Amino acid sequence: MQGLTLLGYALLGLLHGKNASGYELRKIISGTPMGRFSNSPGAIYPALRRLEERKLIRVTAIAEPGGRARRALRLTSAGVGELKRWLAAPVSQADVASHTDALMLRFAFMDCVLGETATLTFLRSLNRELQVHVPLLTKYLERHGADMSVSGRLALESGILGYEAQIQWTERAIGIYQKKVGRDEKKRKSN
Amino acid sequence: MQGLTLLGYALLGLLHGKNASGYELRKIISGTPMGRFSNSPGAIYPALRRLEERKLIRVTAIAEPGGRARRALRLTSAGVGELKRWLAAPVSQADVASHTDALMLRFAFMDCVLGETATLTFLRSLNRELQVHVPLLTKYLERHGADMSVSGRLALESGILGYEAQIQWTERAIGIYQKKVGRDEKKRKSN
DNA sequence: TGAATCATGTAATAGGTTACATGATTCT
DNA sequence: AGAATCATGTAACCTATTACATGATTCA
Repeated sequence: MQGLTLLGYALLGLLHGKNASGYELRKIISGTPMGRFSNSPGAIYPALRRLEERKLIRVTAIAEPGGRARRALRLTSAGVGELKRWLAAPVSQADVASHTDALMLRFAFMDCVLGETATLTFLRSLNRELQVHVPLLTKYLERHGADMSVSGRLALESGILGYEAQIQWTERAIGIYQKKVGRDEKKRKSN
Repeated sequence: MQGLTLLGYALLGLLHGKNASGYELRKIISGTPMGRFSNSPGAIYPALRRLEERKLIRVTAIAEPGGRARRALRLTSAGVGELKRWLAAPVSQADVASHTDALMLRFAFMDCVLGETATLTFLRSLNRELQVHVPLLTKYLERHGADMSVSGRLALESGILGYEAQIQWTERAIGIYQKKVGRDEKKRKSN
């Protein structure tokens, strides 16, 4: 049993929040800013079938109260496990270098599924990898900037600025979760 | 004759800068920060064959001076045309919403292929579309933020911050190209 | 001489895109 | 009654990934 596609994990994450039909999932994907995913039926229904074949989701009801067919899907415990494994994976350099979208998708589902402590761990390791990655890019720019066209150089700078904005963001987010986790620990101690 | 994949355009752009073999293109892709592309032979060689079938590139030499085979590839005029058409396409909302990587790839090749005036036009229309897009996201956040998890909200904010950093960047880049284009116009007048 | 790298490919597989198909139901 | 939308799919096509294959050449 090897990894799913990003769409597969996105569907697992959405179903963790709420049981839904394929049609509802399509609407969620196309109606929210996370909707850079294929909301086309030709992508979603085959993806759902694959999840079902791997026993990660199950059809809960083919409820037709008014008569309209609607297959409600829900995560199995294996599905929750696979989702958690994906979310809990360490942040790698390859992730920050070329799979930022996947990182943000993971983060969006994270505190509901793994809790605040794990989310804080994720943010800290994301921050660490970003702090490693940005100097690699700036060093490349210093070394090869002179050989590049103006727009090539600017395109690279745009990437660096984006990563720097992300670093700022992780620091703010870490602050928020630190407060939350600290509060919880106090509560636990006072019990 | 319909559109190529992003990898196809990336290869055209690289070949516009300099004739190269498939192997060299692989090295460029894997050795530069633009290397989030597939540098695997299973992607590049078929992509090159497709470009050749469409007469966008041509084998210049099977030069074997020392004996080693090396197919040098170069753009045909049709290839330059296709590259220019891709670069000159207007920036759409769909582009800023889900194809930022393609936009930056286009920009990186732009001033060499289309010149500074077209690059300035591109930057202005990119800025305009970003100015439209950010309010859409913030409005979504205002309306649905209360129903979202903390990490979901933060993930969305991360996206917004990234776009705002890009707006800043476009403004700086516009300033740079305005100076350049202005200088050129002065020169032309004095002739 | 053996290892690394140059240099180009192919085959199996999987997944996404586009377009089409189907039928029920709500709305006007 | 006709249009829009609900709801679920299928089929053809294309492309990327992964892994393998091949042979030459440089280097230690």
